[in-house]
Amino acid sequence: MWRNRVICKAKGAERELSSEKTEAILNGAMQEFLEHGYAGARIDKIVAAAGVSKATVYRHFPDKETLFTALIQQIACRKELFELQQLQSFEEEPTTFLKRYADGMLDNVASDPQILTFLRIIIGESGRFPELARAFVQNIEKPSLDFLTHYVESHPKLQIPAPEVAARAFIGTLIHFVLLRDVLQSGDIVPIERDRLLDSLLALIIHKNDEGK
Amino acid sequence: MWRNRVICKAKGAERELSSEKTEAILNGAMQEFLEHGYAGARIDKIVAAAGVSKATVYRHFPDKETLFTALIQQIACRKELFELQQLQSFEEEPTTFLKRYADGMLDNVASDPQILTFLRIIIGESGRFPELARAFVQNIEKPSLDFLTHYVESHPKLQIPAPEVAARAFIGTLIHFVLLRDVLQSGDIVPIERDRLLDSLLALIIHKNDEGK
DNA sequence: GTCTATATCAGGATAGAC
DNA sequence: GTCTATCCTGATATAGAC
Repeated sequence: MWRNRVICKAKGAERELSSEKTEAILNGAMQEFLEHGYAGARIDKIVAAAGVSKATVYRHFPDKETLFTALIQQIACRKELFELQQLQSFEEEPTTFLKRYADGMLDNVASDPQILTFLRIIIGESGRFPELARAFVQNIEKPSLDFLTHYVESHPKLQIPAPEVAARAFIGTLIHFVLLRDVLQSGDIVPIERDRLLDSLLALIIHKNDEGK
Repeated sequence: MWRNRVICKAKGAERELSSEKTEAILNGAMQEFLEHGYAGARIDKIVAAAGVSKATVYRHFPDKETLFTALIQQIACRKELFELQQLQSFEEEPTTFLKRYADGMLDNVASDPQILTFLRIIIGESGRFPELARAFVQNIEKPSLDFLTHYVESHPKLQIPAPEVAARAFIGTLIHFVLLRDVLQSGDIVPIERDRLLDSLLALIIHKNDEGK
C-alpha cells in the first residue's frame, strides 16, 4: 500500500470561504477549462455552469489564473482517477498481473474522455504552467514508476537486470500507445493490435525470450 | 527547401498570393502561436512581428483558425526538423546505430525549445484540431516507427521476435523520457541517468540478456 | 495588394445595492 | 457573501483610400 505524501498546494486552495459555492465554481470551471484550455475558457461560461454570479467567482479566486491553477492541481491530486490496482500478490504470475495493470491503463484511464482532455491540458500548458506539470508528475507518474520498479525488482519469480528501466519501458510504451491512439486520435495511422502489443511487450520486459508459451 | 509530397493541405495553403508577405506572416505567426497557443495568440502581435498590416493578414488568410492550421500543418510537414539520420549501414553494430539514433532524439530534437513548444501545441490542441495531430503522426511518428521496425527486422545481426513492438518500445520509452524531462520539465522528480537508461533499454530491445559486455 | 482607421463586440474584472 | 449592472481594455474582422 502506497501512501504518498503529496505536493498539492494550489495558490488559493487552503482558503475555504463557503465551500459550497467553491465546489460549484470548481465544477463549472472543470467543464470549461477542460474543454477549451486556459486561454480559451470564458469566465462567463464558468459562471453559467456553476450557477453563481461572476462577482462570486472573483470573491473566491483573485483571478482566472489562480482559479485554473487551483482546479488543475486539484485534479492532479485526485490520484484515484489514475491509480490502477496496485495490490500486488506475489503468488500471481507476473505476466498476469502486469497484463491486468496494462489493461487498467488502456481500458479505464485512456478511455475516459475527461482524463484524455486533462492530459492534453497538462501537456499543452506545461510551458506556461510548469508547476502544474510537475504536480502531475509528482502525484501520478512518479508513484506508478516507483510501484512498478519495486514490483519487478522484488517479485521472486522475476530476475530483471535493470528494474527501473524495465518499469520505464513498460509504462513508456503504454503511454506512447495511448498518446498516439487516444490523445492524438491517430490509431488508424499507426495501427497495431492491442493484445499483440501487450503480449510482446511483456515478453520483452520479463525477458523470457525462450519461453515456449 | 522543402518539397514534401505529404499530406499537407491546410485549408488555404494551396493559394499563393504574394508569397513574400505570406512568408513574413507565417514567420510572425510561428513565434506567437508557439508561444501562446491558439486561443492565447494575438493577431496584433503576429502583425507586429511580421511587419505587415492587419488587413494584409486577412487578405492572405480568411481567419485566425485557417492561419493557425496552415502554420502547424507546415511545421508538421517539415520532417527535417525531426528526422534523425536514417542511414542504416548493416555493417555497423545495431547497438551503436540505435544508440546514435537515440542520441539524436535526446540531444537534437528534445533540446530544441521550438520543437518542445511545437509538441505541446500539437498535443494540447489535439482535441480541437485533430487534423493537425493526425498530420503530425502521419509525417513524423509513422515514418520513425516504420523505419525502426524495418531496421530491427532486417538487420542480419538481429533476431527480434516482434520488430514492430520492439520499435514501439524503443521509441515509446524515449518519447516518455523526453515528455517527463523536457516537455513537463520534471526530470528532477523522476531522475534517471540518461546513459543507464539507454544502455539498459538497448539490452532489453536487442534481447541479449546474457551478454557479457 | 497594402495600408490607416474603425466597427463591433466580448472578455476579465469591479462598484455598489442588498 | 452574493447579486445586478457596468467599466474598459483589447480582440477579430472590415471599409475605404492609395
